[in-house]
Amino acid sequence: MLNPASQGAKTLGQNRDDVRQHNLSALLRMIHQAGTVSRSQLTTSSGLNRSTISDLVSELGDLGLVYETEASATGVGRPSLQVSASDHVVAFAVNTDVDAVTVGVVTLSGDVIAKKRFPTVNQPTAEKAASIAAKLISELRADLKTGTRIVGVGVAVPGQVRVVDGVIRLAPHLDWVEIPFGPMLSQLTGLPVYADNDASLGCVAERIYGNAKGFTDVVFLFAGSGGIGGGVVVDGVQLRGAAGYAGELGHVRISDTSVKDYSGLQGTLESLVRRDDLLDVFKLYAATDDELLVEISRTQTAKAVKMIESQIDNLAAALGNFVNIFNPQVIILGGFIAGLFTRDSERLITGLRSNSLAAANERVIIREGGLGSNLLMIGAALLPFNELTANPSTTRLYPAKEKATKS
Amino acid sequence: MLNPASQGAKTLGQNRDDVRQHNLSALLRMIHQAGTVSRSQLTTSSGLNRSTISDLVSELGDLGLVYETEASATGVGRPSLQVSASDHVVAFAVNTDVDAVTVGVVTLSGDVIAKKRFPTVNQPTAEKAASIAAKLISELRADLKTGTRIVGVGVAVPGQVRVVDGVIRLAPHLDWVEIPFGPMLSQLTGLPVYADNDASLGCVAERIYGNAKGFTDVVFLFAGSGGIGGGVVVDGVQLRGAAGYAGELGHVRISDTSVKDYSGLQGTLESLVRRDDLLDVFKLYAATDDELLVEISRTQTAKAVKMIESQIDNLAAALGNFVNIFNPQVIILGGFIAGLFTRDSERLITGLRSNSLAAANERVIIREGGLGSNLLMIGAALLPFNELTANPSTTRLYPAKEKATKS
DNA sequence: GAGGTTTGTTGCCTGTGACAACATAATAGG
DNA sequence: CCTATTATGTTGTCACAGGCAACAAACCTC
Repeated sequence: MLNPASQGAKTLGQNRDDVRQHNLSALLRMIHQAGTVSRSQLTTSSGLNRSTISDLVSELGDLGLVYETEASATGVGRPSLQVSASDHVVAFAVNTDVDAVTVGVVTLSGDVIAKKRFPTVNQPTAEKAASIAAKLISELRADLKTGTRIVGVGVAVPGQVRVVDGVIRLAPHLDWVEIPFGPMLSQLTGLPVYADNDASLGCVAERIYGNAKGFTDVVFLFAGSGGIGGGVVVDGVQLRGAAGYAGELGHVRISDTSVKDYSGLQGTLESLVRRDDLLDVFKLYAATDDELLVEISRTQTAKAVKMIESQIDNLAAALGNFVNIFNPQVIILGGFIAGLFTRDSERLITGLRSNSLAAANERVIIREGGLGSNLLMIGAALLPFNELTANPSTTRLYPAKEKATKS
Repeated sequence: MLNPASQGAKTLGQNRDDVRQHNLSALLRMIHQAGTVSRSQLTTSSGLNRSTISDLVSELGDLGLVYETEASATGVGRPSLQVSASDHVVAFAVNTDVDAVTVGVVTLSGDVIAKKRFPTVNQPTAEKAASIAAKLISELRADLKTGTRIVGVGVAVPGQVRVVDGVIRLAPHLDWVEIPFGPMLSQLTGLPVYADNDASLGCVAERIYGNAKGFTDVVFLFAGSGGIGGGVVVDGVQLRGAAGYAGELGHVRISDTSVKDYSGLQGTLESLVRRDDLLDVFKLYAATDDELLVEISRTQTAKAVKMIESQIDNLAAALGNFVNIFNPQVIILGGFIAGLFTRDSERLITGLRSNSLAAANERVIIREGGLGSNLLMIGAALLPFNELTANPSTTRLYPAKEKATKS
């Protein structure tokens, strides 16, 4: 079973049947992103007629994707029906990381209803990771309520992913090169599998459910033990580039230094703003992210303060570049660089301003991410859900209980 | 008269009337970009029915935007009618530069049929430039064939432009700050005026008519006496950002040096790859672009070679960043940096590879621009034409001869 | 010139969403 | 408790865009 995703056909001509699909898709997307919307809201924000909305919503209801509830009155006039995304339609979210494989169950309504983490001693091989993921999916699938239907599997990978076919080109921390992870996992689970870069998915998740909600132009930067990843949303659309490798913001060169990052590039943001360097000056070893954040916020050691300031300055230079390049409305920071921001936001903002054009930086908002540990689960699940929202009536859904025999 | 542009309303819901407009728009865009297309090509690439194409094309014909001609046969079967964009529908293109104001007349079919350049002694003030532009437009308008209709005016500005209302936020070389140039020129000409950054427009022009034709993901970099400007096309759409300031690729920081560029930013591409530095080592002063290119290609002086190599290395670092960020299919170079590329493409490509991820850079094509001196004319004219192609049946056109009296 | 192929044209048909009229459900006020 | 007002859901009718099939036209090959 191959990944049926990314049929990014430009809608050049539009035959009449497409209108219905388009509107169905637009409605489902609105409901999916909002979780629950009233019919009247759908009417006003879609511009469609009341009767049309009624018809379309009932079709989505027949498809089992949404349900309607009567709301308690809030003002004059007849109260509008509330339309909610079904929580009986789910996707599996997979995150393959250096020290664990995590699988979650995410409902169409946006909730992570189950999560299993399987720690690994070292970086797992791709085969190992795929079999762990398949096993966790199988376990979680068995626990699903009967009647639940599965859209597919989304995988968040710390590396470069060729989005069209789910091949992982390079994941330096995992030491994976040219791995057809999507097809492998699809083979094992019998479900359609979609894969993308973790930070790109995090960006989209923050835009829809997190602290970038409602913005159209977002730059997202996430720093963890595996370096710095980035994601960008331009005019409401995820930046992917020709083959899906766009948004590698951590590997942007900002300095002449010859320090190399994890991918071997010199003078990049990732090479200069390093988690290990902070742990060193804090004399912490193997600290959790939370411990690191606490230490960043409270340290007064001269050496540590100097390191923090240096990292803030480098971060500011990179953010300045991104502001010049993307002119975003909001920048979302995740991981320990969010700690750098809260430690001395003045310094970061000043540095950002001195490294970017006034017109572009004057309205930029900098925020921490708002989704915490569920970020990648929600982000990864968006991949199959996007397929569903793009084609509500034709996307095939899979039952919770696997059939015993199948010809 | 205000700029009626940029009604970038997300097509969330689509009522039935919109379908016709959408298809009309899609067809006109295809015809505009191709210049001449056969009806059968329109049929296949739009996916619409023959009869529908016939109907739509005849409506575009009634609007005076396209015309049909019988083609000589080229194969079996009845020869398909050729549909061409009208050359009686034109836009004015304005370029305000440091040493001159240039105005051109560009037809919907993509030809620059007239051009006037008005040299200025120093940088003109905005008022001066607007009145020069208005005067040139008036002269060119008087020379238009009767029956010609005008879509509007597009302005290419070397600086940051707020696209929604045509306000120039900052054009450092012109020393313009916060100038409502669009409204000013609209007032003087009685025509709708649209403005955007010059390099962004050049990028779009190269994508539609130049050496990036057919590509969906393009990075464009132009270097002239006014520094380095950039433009980006992502998935076929011009990158604009939240307010239109995106794509300032020349102001991306790649070095720790404190050399400042024309906008006062340190260590940026523009500060390190400077036309003046080349002129210095060549001992040329006030050379034309062509003379500079010749000198770049033939010099053997050790000092000059060293400078060229240094600039190539810095250019490579910046291009590496853009590859990591955008994963483009093609990079188009214009101005003297195109000369750096032809001088030693090996060095540039090697440098690019060492500054970017393999997955992203493996298929990148680097090319010179293909539109030469008409680049900005064609690019600027695309602004009003985009308005027309977006709303073929509702966009108002203006007659060539101004009415003597008008209440 | 006959047969095959491709394309333009015409008339009819289907499906989709707009629209208006009516029904329903809440609040506000007496 | 009843009525007026406001807002929404529901139903049936209608207009219109594009699909479709049949036919005509224009080209090639033999």
